[in-house]
Amino acid sequence: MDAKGKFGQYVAGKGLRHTVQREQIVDIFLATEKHLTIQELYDLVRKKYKSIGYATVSRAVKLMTESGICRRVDFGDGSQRFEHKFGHEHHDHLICVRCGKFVEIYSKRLEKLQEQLVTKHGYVQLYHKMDIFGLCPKCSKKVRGR
Amino acid sequence: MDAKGKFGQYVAGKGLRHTVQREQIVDIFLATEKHLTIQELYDLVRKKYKSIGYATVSRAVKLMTESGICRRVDFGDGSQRFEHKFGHEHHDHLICVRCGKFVEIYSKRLEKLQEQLVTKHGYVQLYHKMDIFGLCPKCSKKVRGR
DNA sequence: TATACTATTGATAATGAATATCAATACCAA
DNA sequence: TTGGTATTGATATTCATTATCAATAGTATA
Ligand SMILES: [Mn+2]
Ligand SMILES: [Mn+2]
Ligand SMILES: [Zn+2]
Ligand SMILES: [Zn+2]
Repeated sequence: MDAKGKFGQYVAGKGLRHTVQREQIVDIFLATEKHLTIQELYDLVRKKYKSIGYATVSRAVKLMTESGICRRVDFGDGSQRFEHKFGHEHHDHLICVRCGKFVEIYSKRLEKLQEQLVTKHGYVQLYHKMDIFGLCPKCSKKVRGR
Repeated sequence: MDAKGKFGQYVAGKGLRHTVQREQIVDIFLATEKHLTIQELYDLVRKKYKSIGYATVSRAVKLMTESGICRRVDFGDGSQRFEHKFGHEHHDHLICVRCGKFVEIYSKRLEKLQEQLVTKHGYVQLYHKMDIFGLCPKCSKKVRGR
């Protein structure tokens, strides 16, 4: 099943309704491979569907998150962002502080080390987030002058 | 030089003034080994010094952060927290989602792997943050029933 | 010491994102 | 149909953070 199907299943399973607004919001979200704030998603949605309210977008994002097709990411810039979760394996982020360009990173070795650290302290890991901030190739060239 | 000295040096270097309020706030902050929100620090400060304003605490935290004796941490709970930086090597966090108990973790091997990942993508690392959320020994026992 | 200048303070206002409220409307099952 | 509930969009509220501002305190200079 695809992301949309998973969302539909979740909504139905909760006894909620399948509405055009939700469908439109989910479509726009799934068509955008970015880390969006609610405001940004709202703006995108409004480009196509003029009458949808901000609150409806906000509520749809909440539902998408609960359904597992959406994940909240927090880069510490003061607003929460959301990205696709379904079909995207767990990953962490490498973000350019200058232009915002990011790479989704993953290392099995690194994940294993994390798990070992957790175990060493007697904890049980539920989830983690790792964000690395730096300069992308282009920006590091510019900053260093050439 | 200690943390307080570093703060004083930074303040002086910027042509700013050494005030009693700043001294009081810095003292309280340095005496508390926690990850504090501004509100929490404000409450602590007010216990001893009744007349200090919230804005003054907020501004002092900003100064402490700039001076390098304080670091902002963000656990995604909606408000920013601050911890000692001076004399605390770089570390990441392992946090219990149930009771909030945390451990400051560090692994040279893990840091090296992070650096390798960054280099592989042509980025230059400036800083990173890694927060692992889970259950502490006590809480994992409780949750599993024994 | 008097004076002018600037930094600082504390109260309060403004901001901005997230969330709650609410009346109107849409949907569903009987 | 009809009654009950979910949903919507507009708006209000909340909450943390940041900005504003008049009053005050500190500093340098004469
Ligand atoms: Mn991502
Ligand atoms: Mn810490
Ligand atoms: Zn860049
Ligand atoms: Zn715990």
